[in-house]
Amino acid sequence: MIDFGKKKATIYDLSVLSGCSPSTVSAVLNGSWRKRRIKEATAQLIQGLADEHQYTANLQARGLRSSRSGLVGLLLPVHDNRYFSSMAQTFEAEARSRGQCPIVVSACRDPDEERKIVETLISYSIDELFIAGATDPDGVHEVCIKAGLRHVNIDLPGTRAPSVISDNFEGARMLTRAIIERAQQDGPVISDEVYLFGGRDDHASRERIRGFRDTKRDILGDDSEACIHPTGYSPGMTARAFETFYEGHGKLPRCFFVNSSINLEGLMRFLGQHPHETFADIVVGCYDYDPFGSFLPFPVYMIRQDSEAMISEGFRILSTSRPPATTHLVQPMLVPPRTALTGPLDALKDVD
Amino acid sequence: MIDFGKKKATIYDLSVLSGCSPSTVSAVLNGSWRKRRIKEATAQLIQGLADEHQYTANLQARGLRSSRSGLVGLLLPVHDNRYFSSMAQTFEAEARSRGQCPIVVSACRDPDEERKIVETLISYSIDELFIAGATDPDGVHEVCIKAGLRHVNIDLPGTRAPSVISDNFEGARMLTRAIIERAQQDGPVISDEVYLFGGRDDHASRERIRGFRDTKRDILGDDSEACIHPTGYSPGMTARAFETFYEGHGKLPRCFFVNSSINLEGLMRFLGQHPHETFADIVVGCYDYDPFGSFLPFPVYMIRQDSEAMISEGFRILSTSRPPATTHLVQPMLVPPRTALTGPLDALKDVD
DNA sequence: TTGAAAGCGCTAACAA
DNA sequence: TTGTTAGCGCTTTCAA
Repeated sequence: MIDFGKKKATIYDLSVLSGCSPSTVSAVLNGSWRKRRIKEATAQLIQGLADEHQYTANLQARGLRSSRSGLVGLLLPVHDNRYFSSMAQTFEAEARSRGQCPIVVSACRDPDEERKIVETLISYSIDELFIAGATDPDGVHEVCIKAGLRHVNIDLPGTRAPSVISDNFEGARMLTRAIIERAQQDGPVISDEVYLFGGRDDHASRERIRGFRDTKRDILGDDSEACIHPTGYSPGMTARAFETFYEGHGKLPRCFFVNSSINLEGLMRFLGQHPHETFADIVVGCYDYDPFGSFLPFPVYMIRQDSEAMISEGFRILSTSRPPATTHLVQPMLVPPRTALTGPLDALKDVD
Repeated sequence: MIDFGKKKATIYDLSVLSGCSPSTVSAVLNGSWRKRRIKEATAQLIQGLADEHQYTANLQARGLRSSRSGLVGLLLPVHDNRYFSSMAQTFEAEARSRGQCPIVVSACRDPDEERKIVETLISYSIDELFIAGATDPDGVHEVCIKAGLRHVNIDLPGTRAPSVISDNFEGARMLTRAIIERAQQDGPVISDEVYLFGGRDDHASRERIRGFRDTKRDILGDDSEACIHPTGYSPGMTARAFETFYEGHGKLPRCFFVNSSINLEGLMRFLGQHPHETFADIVVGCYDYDPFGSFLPFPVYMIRQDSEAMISEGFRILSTSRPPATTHLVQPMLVPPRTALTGPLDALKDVD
C-alpha cells in the first residue's frame, strides 16, 4: 500500500509542540488528567494539539505498559449460526458501550483449539473473556486462571468459573409440551411417536433430554430410551440419523424435538433428498430460534434463548470483585410457529 | 479472579536459565534463529526451557517493537446473518491457516462507526484489513492509507482500493430468469407481476436491479420502474413495503426478487401477520442463500455468493506487492428451492 | 500543578 | 555463532 510517510504522532511530538512533559501529555490523553490535577488550560491546549495532529494512542504500547489492552474476547463454537451470531452482535454492542474493544473468535468445538485460541488472546493481554458454548469450559478455565484472566462461561456451564446459561430443562419442557399438544390436535399421540434428535453429551443436551423425557412421561405416561437420538452437533450426522430412521420406518416420526438449529439444518438436508409428502404432517420442536426456520412448511415450535440477558449478566458478573463459581439460569422463551421476532439488527437506523 | 502470582516467563527469565543472551532467546522463540545462524543445540536447549516454563510470547511487546501485530481484521456490516457469518467463519479459518489472528468486527452499516472501528483496529497495529459490505469503502480507505494499512474491499467495491465482489449483475439475471420461468409454469406472466424489493443505493443493489430489469425486458419485453421497491437493508422497512403493497393490491406480487436475506426476513415479518393463503402461490427469488430460507412453503430460488472464493482472493491480493485498485468479479451460483448446501461448518469433525 | 526517569517485553542493528 | 544495546510508545512512581 502507498505509505504516506507521515508517521503517527506520539506523545513526544505533542510534548514538544505543547512545551509540556510527556507524562503530562499522557495524562491528558488517557483521561487521567483530572485526578493528576492538571490545569484545565493545559489539558485543553494539549487536547487541541492532539486533535489538530490527529493523534491516536498506540494501544499496543499502552497495553504493554499497563498490562491491560482494552480488549474483551468472546469465544464461540461457530459463527455461522443464528444463535451464536446474534450473541456476537449483542456482545459487540455491549462491549463497545463500555468502551472496550470486542474480539469474537470461534473454536469449532475443538477443545485443543479452544485452549490454543484463548492462549493467543492472552498473549494479546485481553482483559476479560466470555466463553460461550465451550466443549471444555474447565480446560479453558485453567488457561485463564494461570494468566489471571477474568472469565465467565456462557451457554454451557463450567464447574470452576461463574456461568450464565439458559434454563435448558424448563425450555425443553415447554417445547416438548408444545409439540405434543400440537400433534394431539390431529389425533391421539403415543409415546413411541415422539422423538428427540441431535445434541451430545454436554450439559445443555443432558438437561434438554431430561426435560424432554420428563414431559413425555407427564403427558404420555411413558418414555423410552429408544426415542433419543443424539447425533452430535453436525448437520451431516443429524441428516444421517433422519435417513436411518426413515429407512427403518418409511416415514419420519410424527412429532420430534431437535436439539439445536444446527441439528435442524440436518433435517433440511434430509428434506432436500425427499419429496414433500414425506413431511406433510410432522410437528417439530427446535431448541434455538431461527427466523426462517420458524416458517417451514410444517409447524415448527422454537425456543428463543435470551442471549441479551446472558451477555449482560456476564458483564455484570465480571464487574463484581470476586464472583463465585455459581451458575445463573436465564429463562428462554417458547416461540410458536410462523413467528418473526425482532433481533439485535433492529436497533440500527436504516433509513435509506 | 484468583491471581496465581506466578508471573509469566519472559525471554529474560529464559536468558538467565539458559545462560544465553536475550536476543538469542528471542531469535529462537520467534523462529528467526535459523537465519540468525544459531546452533541447533542452543535452539533446542532454549526451546526445551520455554516449553518447561510454558513460555508464551507477549504479543503486545512484540507488536510494539516490530510495529506489526499478527492481527488481520474483517469489518462486517452485521454478524447476525448467514451470508456474513459464513464469511466470518471462512475468514477465520483462512487467517489462522496463515498464522495470523483474525479479528471480526461489525459496524452496523454506519459510515462513522466504520471509520471509528477501523481507527481502533489501527491503534492495535493490525497488519491487514478486509472491508466487507462497507457503506463507505472510500472513507475507510482514507483512514487505512493514512496509517499505511494494507486493505481490500469485499462484497461492495471501492474506487481506491482493490475489491473482490460478486458478479451481482449476472447473479441477478440468473435469479430473475429462474423465478419468471418458474412462475410461467402456472400460466403466462406479465411484466407488472414481477417485482423487486429491498436494497438501497449501493453498488450491489444497483447491479442487481440492473440485472433484474434487463432480464425482465428480455423475457417479458417490458419493465417498469414501478416494480422496483428499494427499502434499505432493514427487515422492518421491508416488511412495511410488503404491507403497503398488500394493502394496495389485496395480495402479494405473484413473483418477486428480494435483494438480500436480510430483506427476506422482512417478508417473514409480513407473513407472520397474515394467513397462509396470502402466499400460497408466490414465487420468490432471494439474493443470498440461507439453508432454512430455501425450504419455505413456496418456491424460493436463492443466490449463493461464493464468499470462500472472495476471501481467498482477498488474501491473495494482499499478498501481492502493490495491488492496483481493480475490481475482481466472483461468480455466484443459483440455488433451486429446497436445497441444503454444505457450509464451512462441515469441515469440522464432530464425532460424538 | 508538573517533570524526570525507569521500564513493560520484545526485536534488530552492530559488535565480538 | 552469540552478546550488547538501544529503543518501540506509553504509564507511573517519585520529586519538585
